[in-house]
Amino acid sequence: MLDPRRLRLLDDLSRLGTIAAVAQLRGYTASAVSQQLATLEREAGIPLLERTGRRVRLTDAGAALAAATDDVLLALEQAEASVLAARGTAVGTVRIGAFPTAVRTLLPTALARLAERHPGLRLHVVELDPADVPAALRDDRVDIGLVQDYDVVPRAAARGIQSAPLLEEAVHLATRGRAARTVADVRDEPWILAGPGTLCRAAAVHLCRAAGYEPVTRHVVDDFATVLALVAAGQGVAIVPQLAAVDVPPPVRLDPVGTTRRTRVAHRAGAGRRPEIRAFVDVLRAVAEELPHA
Amino acid sequence: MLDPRRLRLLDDLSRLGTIAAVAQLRGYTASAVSQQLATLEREAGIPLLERTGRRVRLTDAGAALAAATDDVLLALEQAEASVLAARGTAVGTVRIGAFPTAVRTLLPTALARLAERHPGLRLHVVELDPADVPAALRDDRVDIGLVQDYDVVPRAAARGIQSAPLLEEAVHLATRGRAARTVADVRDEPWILAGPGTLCRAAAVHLCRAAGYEPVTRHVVDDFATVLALVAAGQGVAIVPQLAAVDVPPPVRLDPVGTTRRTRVAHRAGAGRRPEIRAFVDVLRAVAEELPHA
DNA sequence: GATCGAGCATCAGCACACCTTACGGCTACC
DNA sequence: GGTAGCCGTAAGGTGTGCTGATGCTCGATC
Repeated sequence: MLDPRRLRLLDDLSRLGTIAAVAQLRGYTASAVSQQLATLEREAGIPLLERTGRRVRLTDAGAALAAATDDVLLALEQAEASVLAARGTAVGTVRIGAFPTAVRTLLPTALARLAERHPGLRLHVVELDPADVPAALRDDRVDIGLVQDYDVVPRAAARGIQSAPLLEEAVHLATRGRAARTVADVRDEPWILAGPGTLCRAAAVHLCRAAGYEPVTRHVVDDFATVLALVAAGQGVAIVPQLAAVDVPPPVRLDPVGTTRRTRVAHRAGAGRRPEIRAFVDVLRAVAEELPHA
Repeated sequence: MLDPRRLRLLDDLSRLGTIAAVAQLRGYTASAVSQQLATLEREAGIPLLERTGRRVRLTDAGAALAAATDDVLLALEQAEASVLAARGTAVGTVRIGAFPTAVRTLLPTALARLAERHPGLRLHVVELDPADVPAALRDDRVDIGLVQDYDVVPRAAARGIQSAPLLEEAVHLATRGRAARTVADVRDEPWILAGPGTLCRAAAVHLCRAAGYEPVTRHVVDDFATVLALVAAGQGVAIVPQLAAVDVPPPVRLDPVGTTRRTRVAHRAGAGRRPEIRAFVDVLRAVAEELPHA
């Protein structure tokens, strides 16, 4: 029988690319990982790794085995969830990965309510961009994550990840001035965009392209409060979701762009039956329901 | 992460009932199994086993975990199959569980053809009643098994087992004499039945009951050649499938009873991609296709 | 083009996990 | 009430898996 711990190392390697990174992720030395993978390779009877330069690459067989590993880890986590479900009460630590806006708006209420209902539960919040959530869930760095998709940017279905809808907000164009403006109207204005690789940036760029132009980037800022301050200072235009539209500085004007942003709460498929995961998801959905959202 | 080896012991226990039996199956001492299960229980954090008298019984949590284990073992075997598939050639040992009739008719040709096509393959045949095949597959005592169902006796779908149709034969009533007879006609004759728990016996009993009577058992014999000899000796009547109807002694008359027996080749779902399993199944189906069957 | 650093493999050593043997307690059955 | 079957615990030996040190190769840098 193949050892799932070794399989997991191979699976990690298929995503991270280097043995050193796998070692760091799992808290081992590179030596240990190297030895374990060598053992796995000997058991398999065929080369799984290919030494290429000073790095290492998976062979076809290695990639196939890494792919098959996902099912093993899923089944194992489901088995663990079944004992936790049998144990009943929601105890232990749950690690949540969420984006800043949610941390300020949704989470405070949710955390308070959870602490009240489940005193034994310890909650650990990690600020995490939605784009990094699937990888963080897979690597077991968080148990729950908030993901997003704009209806203009389709979300890739992540294998082994389950999610439930949380809320749906309108997206606004933030400008300075009195007149209502559309994305097409501000083609000559500089833009304030989020960092590369983020969904917010992708959505903004997509909207501009749909309006027939490429946005000129002046500032790169992730935090929406800062974004609004910059817009107020006349530094450019930006798009912001409804949730971020609190304490809008007076000179800033918000006009809906006809796009919605959906937020979902995600977890590893195998963890779905864990009581603490269920409790957290339930509370989060209840809190989102109560929120005033357009 | 839960250790799949420990999980497998729990899964075995859920079917075998005693720790001693699990130990014997896996080649351990009972002490080792007891210790491993105790460790699993400590990791789970809830009682999995309940000491009842001098035996042991699974708690609800234990049964749930044992059920979840099936998916783990399936995924693990699939992972192993993926490396064997990557290695390509059909080598190693394949253990086949088959009923005597098939061993005499189907297997000789199939084994010869396999030896010719895959010289590296070692084949191990175990005589096994179809009723025991699912358990033997699950316990990893065989890799391939021949199962049967009569259309009057529905086959229970076994979880984690895959099967493919092999052949379909007519079933005959064996009597001594010249006149064609039906099952209803021989209600006053003594019957020669197969051993308790076998499908053949169940099918015969079912046919009699459908004809409105309970068969009177005179002899209990599994081997069809012996059965036919006894019928020839005027010791009673019996039903035999087409495959067994070779070298029928002269005084014996065979009349179809309108029932068919289906034979299928089965293997663990996770082993489906193993090249040696595929090769064996393919050859077996080809041989069955060539066979003259009504 | 020489130097340095990153990444991986190998080796020795140590701690721990796992299995066996031996033993005792308990229960069901004769 | 004796006995055999079944399970759990204790002690001990063996192997596995980790760390730390060392050496190697390749790629980037000045």
